[in-house]
Amino acid sequence: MDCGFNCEYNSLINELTQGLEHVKQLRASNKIQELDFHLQMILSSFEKSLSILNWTSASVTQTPLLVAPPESSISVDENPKSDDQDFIYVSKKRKQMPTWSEQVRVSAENGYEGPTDDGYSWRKYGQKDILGAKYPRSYYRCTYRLMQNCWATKQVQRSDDDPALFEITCKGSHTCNQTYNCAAAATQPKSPEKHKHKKHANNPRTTPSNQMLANLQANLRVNTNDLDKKEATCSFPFSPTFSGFVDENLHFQMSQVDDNLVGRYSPSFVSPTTPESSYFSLPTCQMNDSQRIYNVHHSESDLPDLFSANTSSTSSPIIGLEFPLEHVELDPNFSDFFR
DNA sequence: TAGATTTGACCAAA
DNA sequence: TTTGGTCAAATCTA
Repeated sequence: MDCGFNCEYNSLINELTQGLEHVKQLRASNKIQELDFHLQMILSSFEKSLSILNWTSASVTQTPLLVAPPESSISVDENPKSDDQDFIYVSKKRKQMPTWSEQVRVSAENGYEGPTDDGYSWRKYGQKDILGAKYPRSYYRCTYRLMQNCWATKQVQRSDDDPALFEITCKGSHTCNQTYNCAAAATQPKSPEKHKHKKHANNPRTTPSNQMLANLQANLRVNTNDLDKKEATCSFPFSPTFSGFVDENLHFQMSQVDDNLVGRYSPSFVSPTTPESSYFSLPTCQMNDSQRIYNVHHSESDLPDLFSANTSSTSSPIIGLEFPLEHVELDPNFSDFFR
């Protein structure tokens, strides 16, 4: 019997599961911070992939067509009439939603109010004391659930052992276009950091040639003077100035005043593969001091005048910072790209 | 006053 | 029957 898709699917699950185990073991045995950071990213990717694949499997094998929230509380006819063409059977089992978890540490200086800004807009709809847990679990759903029929939810549970650590469980993927809401969001000072993960797409202005990209890499220079004066919450320990150049191996070396800060560029320019696909990733570079690893990247098209830096690790809180274009010295031939 | 949060009640899965 | 997840009215806040 030809197992076809199912065999391939099971193989994929096995491979991903094994990979996940290897990464976990490697992470447990390695104390190098930079490596730990990358491993976290790999772990997250694996877990999300597995969750999505599990969901896909459930959708394929159990038939229900998920065009509405697969929530237990929604009143849906489980035995739809065959003559009702408009009715589509909807599964009521929430476990079919793709689910993945991550742990987020919150610094004491930012207060222990829980991690809230993951780039999406959430609305809290419930809180529940959980048996055996010291802290209650909070339930959030996408703010645009009704407006854009987005059924993503997440649960936030504070760790019993470490109050600064939060376990975040996401269920379902965002189907909302929160970029669409940027105009409205921009008028709300409540979430200034949202929507900064959108990639350039179908915009000739944002599809520079490889040569231009190389020029940018070669000439990107960031001056962080006075940043801490402009950003009250800034805890970004960059030296006053750092700059970069591309060596013969296309590695972006950071030269900086502060000897404690060492950077290495991870080549991430990807040119559009087809004329129709103008998607590419923007330049990022990584730096680290003795405590943390930082990702520095352009804030992309919706906030074209901002660069961002952020950091996360298992032993330190997430720190985010945005700094304006005026702090970035660019090759004049490339400056139009950002304006 | 509109939108967000809180919290007791309800419902369904285990 | 227990417990987690969600609803919805009451309350809060900007």
